Amino acid sequence: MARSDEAQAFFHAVYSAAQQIPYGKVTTYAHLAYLVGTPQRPRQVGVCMKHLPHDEDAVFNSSNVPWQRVINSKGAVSPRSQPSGATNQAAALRKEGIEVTRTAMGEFTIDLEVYGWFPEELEEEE
DNA sequence: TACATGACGGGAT
DNA sequence: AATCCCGCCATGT
Repeated sequence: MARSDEAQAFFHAVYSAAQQIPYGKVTTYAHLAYLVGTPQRPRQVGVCMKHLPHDEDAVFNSSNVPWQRVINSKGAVSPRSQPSGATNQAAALRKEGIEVTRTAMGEFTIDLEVYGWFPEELEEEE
């Protein structure tokens, strides 16, 4: 495979963790990094989401991984996703009942005190 | 192969 | 309180 096995495992871990974010809740790139055991690489979590396949046949794809529930530490939707991607993400979150506020700078923010999901560890998969 | 970039974060300034 | 700066490392050029 193109990517190293280590990277492959990292991607898998991140996607699996993301799938555990409950409907109507959100978490941060940093927390996912923490959950998969690499708290110093939140940036790589972003890379994982960026490369999330749209291919329905892939084990992990944009349909079965709730990537929209992953936002940055400031409680805002990452503005660097795709052009207008942030708007779509905000809409998807509102659809889940999450209150998304639009700031003057065109950023979409969420109250992590209310909608944040920050478990200490992942639940066992069977 | 080498260098730049980036769905980020936290400490320093 | 707002910015800057650096670490991290898979990808893109």
